[in-house]
Amino acid sequence: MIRMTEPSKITAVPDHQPAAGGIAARARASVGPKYLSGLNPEQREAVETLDGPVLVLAGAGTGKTRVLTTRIAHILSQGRARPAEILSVTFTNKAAREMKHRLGQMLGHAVEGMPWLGTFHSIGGRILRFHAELAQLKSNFTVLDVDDQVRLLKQLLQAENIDDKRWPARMLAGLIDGWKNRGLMPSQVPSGEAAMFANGKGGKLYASYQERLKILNAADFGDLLLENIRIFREHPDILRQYQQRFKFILVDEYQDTNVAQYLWLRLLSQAPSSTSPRLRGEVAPQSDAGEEDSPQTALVETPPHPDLLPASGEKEKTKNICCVGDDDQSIYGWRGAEVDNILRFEHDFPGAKVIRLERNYRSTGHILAAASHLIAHNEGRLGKTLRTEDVEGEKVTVTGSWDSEEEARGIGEEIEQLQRQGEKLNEIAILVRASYQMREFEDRFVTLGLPYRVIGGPRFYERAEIRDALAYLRVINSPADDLAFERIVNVPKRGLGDATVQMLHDHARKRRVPLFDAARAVVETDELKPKARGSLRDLVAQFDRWRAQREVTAHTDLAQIVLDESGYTEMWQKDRSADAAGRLENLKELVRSMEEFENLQGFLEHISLVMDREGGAEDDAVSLMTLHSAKGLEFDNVFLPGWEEGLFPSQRTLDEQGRAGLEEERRLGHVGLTRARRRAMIYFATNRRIHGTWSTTIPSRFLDELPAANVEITESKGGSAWGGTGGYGASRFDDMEAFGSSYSTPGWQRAQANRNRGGGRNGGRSGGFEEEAATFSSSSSSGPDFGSFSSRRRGPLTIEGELIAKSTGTTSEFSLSDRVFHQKFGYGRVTKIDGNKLTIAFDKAGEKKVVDSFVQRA
DNA sequence: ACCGGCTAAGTTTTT
DNA sequence: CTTAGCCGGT
Repeated sequence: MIRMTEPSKITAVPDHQPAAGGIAARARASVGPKYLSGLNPEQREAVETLDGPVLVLAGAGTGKTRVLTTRIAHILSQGRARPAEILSVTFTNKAAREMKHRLGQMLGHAVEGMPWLGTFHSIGGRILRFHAELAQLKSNFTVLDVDDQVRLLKQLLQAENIDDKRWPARMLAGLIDGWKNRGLMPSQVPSGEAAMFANGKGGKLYASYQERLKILNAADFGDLLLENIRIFREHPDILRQYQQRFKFILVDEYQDTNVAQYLWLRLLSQAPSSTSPRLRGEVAPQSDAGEEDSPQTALVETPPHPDLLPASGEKEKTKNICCVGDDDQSIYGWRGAEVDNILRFEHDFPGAKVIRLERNYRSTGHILAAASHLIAHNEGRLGKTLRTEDVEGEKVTVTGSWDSEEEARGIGEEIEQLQRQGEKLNEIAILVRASYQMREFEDRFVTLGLPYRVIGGPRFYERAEIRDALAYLRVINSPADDLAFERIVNVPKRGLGDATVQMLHDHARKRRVPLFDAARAVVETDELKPKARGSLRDLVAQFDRWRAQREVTAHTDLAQIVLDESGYTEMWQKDRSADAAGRLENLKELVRSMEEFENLQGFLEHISLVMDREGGAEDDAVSLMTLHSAKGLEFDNVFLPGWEEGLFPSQRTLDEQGRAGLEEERRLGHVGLTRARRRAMIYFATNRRIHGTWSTTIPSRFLDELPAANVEITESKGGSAWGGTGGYGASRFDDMEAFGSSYSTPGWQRAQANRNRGGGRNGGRSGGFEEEAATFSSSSSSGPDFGSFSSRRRGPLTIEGELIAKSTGTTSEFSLSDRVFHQKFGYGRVTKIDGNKLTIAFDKAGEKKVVDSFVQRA
């Protein structure tokens, strides 16, 4: 669990009081409710300013969550609202859980009664279920995930005879998603954009996709908000009901809101109109305004939101909405977030009070200064100056490496050194820009026997086995769920292939019935071959049986029965691939997680919205993740590798988003730096392998944007890249002194020189690689050869051998040519043994050096 | 219906 | 260099 340290560090009475009324404030501070004690003046103002719109600009590590939860506690304890009258939205389930947890600590058990604390989507979904019929849905509608969406769209493309090679379903899904993020119903999509896909058919496809969703009784994630917005607009009476209910609205991570979320908040935050409610079905004045005003601007710039301006001349009254966010941490523009929302807050919510939280309780002075200086290069920001009363601490280090392997090696050694100094691995994180960077670290850590944990990756409910299992349950619960039926009809293999499914589709379409009903009918005919027919008949019978059992069996038991009887469990038991065991474990976990829900229906309604990745293991391990998934986390020691032009900032972002993209990348750097409490260590490599081929890179421009006074340039410890002795010699630091605070270490110079060179391979390397080879490699004396570069480097390295021997000291229980299994690399054969260090030829992953504790006998 | 080989593409991620 | 997805052969 993430430590949030700020409360304990604060003394009871804030050191700085506002100039005016200092004494009175001090007196109040000591008298006020105990949950207010320990807040600094700004935090306290953010908590106590209950009336009218409030924007809390909360920089990294300034106690944002604390303010949110304390504010809720304050509202409740002041009797301003009951728990059910507070709408509190977050983006992730994790954030929602964290808030509930902290509220619980603050208030005791009272949290149970906060029904409207949740993610945008779960609350939107909740509201939509209440009014499902207004969206042509039933209240038990299914929430589709991306995979379902894409499959559905593929069918539509096929039906329209559109070449899905040229116009991939994924692309259309992305477009539709983008439109929904911007709050656009099919009729509102600017015609220029609608025409972009498949020679003008984009808009039509969007419309028919929506129609299909209704038939399937399904909604996608975007609909959960979009349909809310539509219902609110078309039924002012309903909107008014919610406006009256929610006395207070709190929003977390406001900088990440997209247009749809903004519209949704905007509607809910208006004071309930005093005019008579409009009649059902009558169109609200706002709803049409959008299209005519800005037909084509949307393509180029953020569309203005004309439909948000007060309907007539009357002044819109805004209720008590409090948005907390940090424009400097907006890193999700590419998925529809509008930094503009936060930048425009004061304009959108007239009379808004803006409170800045600038006191950082997390990082040391140097780290904070470096992060602040970097982000100051952005133009589109509201501007905050983070300050700390913590020590200066260590300077941020910038280390150049010859290539990405050396970078990984250097960081590996640095981590081992930190470990020797008593640092917990849990307090060490490596934050990368792109996930492909992780591989080298994983390889390295496996070789070192360094425990690590990858954060992110496929989420629990996105895994194939979970989605398959859910599909079975969905078909039981809702026989009309064609997408679920199609997903599992031949999983495990039942001999019901494409031909059969196509046949069922034809049947279903002709009679306008769901696939399942078509299946039931078809098995009564002799349209199918006997084998397929029998298979299908069995399947239909099984579902009938399961549905009957549902009445008399606990839903968890039913799930287990379904998984077993369908042969699904068996399918994975027989599977010998590397991750089969994990999948079975996930299935168990799924069944376990069902216990929290009353019944199957309840489970299915929430599963797609609240299920997230498995709770991490409690072991001490280094965390490896992307900068994006690091947002909201903090660690004592943070490694930031790969600060090179093209990678970070990402070339693609620059190409596609231009200056805005560059600023978002810079914010990403700011996020990365501010994750660190005590040490931030930046790395760049001169050569990096991208898509298999080595290319020479130049250091990131962000390095130039760091303040020299807070940064120290060091040489890689991962084996000397350039000149030098290759160890931890003190002379290295003497050398550093000469270069002072400018970026002109030998490595840096070489990197700069490489800018002008055509990236000639032999040019830059002569000094570096060979010297290193002399120092480290005992196995090879041949010249550089990039083809076998990595494998040769991984030859028996004395230094590694010593390190390993020191740390474990046992001899291996494996023998040559043993068949072994590795969590990550799968099955392989031992080809070499060196102490507890094995060289294994993996069937799939190739030859790797691995510490024996990482493998088991196959 | 299934498997194997080929081709093309290749950030970031939540719900 | 990988990997996913598609097509063609058995």
